[in-house]
Amino acid sequence: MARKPADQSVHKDDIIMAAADVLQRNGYEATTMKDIAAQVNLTAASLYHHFRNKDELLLAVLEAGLDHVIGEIEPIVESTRPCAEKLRLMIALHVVSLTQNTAVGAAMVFEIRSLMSLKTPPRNGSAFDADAQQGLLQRRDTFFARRDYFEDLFRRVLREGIAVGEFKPIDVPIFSKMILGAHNWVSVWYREGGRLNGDQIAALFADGFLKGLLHE
Amino acid sequence: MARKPADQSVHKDDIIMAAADVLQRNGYEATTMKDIAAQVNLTAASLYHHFRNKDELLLAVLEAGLDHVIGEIEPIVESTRPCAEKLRLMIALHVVSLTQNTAVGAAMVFEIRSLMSLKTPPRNGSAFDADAQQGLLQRRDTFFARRDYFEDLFRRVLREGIAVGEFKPIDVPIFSKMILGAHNWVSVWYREGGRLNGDQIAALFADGFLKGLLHE
DNA sequence: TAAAAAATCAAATCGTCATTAGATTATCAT
DNA sequence: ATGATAATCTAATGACGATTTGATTTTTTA
Repeated sequence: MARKPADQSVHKDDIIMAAADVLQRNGYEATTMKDIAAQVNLTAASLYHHFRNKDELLLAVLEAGLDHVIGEIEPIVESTRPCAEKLRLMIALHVVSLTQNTAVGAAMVFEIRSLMSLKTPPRNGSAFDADAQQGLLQRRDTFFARRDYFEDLFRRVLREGIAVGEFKPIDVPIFSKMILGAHNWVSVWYREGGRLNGDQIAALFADGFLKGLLHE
Repeated sequence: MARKPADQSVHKDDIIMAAADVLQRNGYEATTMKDIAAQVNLTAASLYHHFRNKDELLLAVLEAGLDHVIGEIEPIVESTRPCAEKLRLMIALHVVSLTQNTAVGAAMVFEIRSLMSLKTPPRNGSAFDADAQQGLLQRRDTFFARRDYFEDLFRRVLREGIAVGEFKPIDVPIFSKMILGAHNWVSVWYREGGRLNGDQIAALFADGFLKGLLHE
């Protein structure tokens, strides 16, 4: 019979968060399963009870981060308000999310490449392992699609703003990349206890993107 | 007596460029000395004739990239022209440089962390090795200082523009990070042969940062 | 309470590197 | 030409780290 997970156990989510932490400090390749395990008082071997392998754990970290931020931003896009206000809110949520969990944020920025170069290990390939790897590659692709969906949320608001006459007719894909690049970089330089908090940074970003440098 | 390097030899710069290439593809930790060596038809062991170790090679890659871009941008800052024009040029040079050598560009973005976590290897520490490592740490710090100097080039132009009344009184450090974040991200998503080339992307960026989204 | 499922661990495997040692070959300065 | 220096190679060395194997300990359900 199915059982609910034992209370003694460390939950998958705990491991994911721990992994994000260590990942931020060291990067994927430099992070050992032992490092991650230590963070939650387990041995490396125990992690394999929860995740098929290191790649799957990384993917879980990234999926968690992406799902979270999409969940926050999606409703705003679908709401009815001036596009400038939508954009302000989207920027605020994304930036604050990045400053509140720089670990996952940094992983999203830095570890994409590790995902892309997911080696199909030419192991003593049992049909079993092959399937498992196939599943991972599938999930990897889904992740990238979802990542583009996230970016598209910004593109949609920009397009809408232009259509409505609120925004200038800028190049939408490029402007989106510009915004997201600025955001992603935050997770690299932001430090808790700095001069500005996430909200303040976001407000300045929004002003910057909306109004620009020049006087009218 | 000093001798000039043999013609047979692969030049240090060749190795540095090769390393940047492989680094872009795989990331620091996933890149083996063998990979880099193969790129220039050498064996891994031969690389140690040119570089003390892998860390020093990475540092050389980053130093080369930084020196190049600083060399291009510095003169513009010191020139006399409207700040808006200065900024346009700086953006163009930086972005084009990133699109023309995404390898080094990506390294600058992605491998900083590897540098930061330069482990002082608790080797069978001969005083010799210790000194060598000390030197690396020294160079590492110098690199970071130089990196901040680069960022300061942007801050200076922004400050000047504000002082002169050309720019609005935006938050200079944040606006700089915003610009540089957008730039750095280019080396991640840019693909040769895409819809726009480096110059065009730069022009759109400059418009974006100078004029913003809203109509006057 | 007993069997089953879950969670964990210690120890062994098996590769893959970075780095070193010890030649060997090529090139230059005189 | 010839010794010195540079550049390179082949073959170790030594770690370290992902993953597997086979218990062992908990917890849950019936």
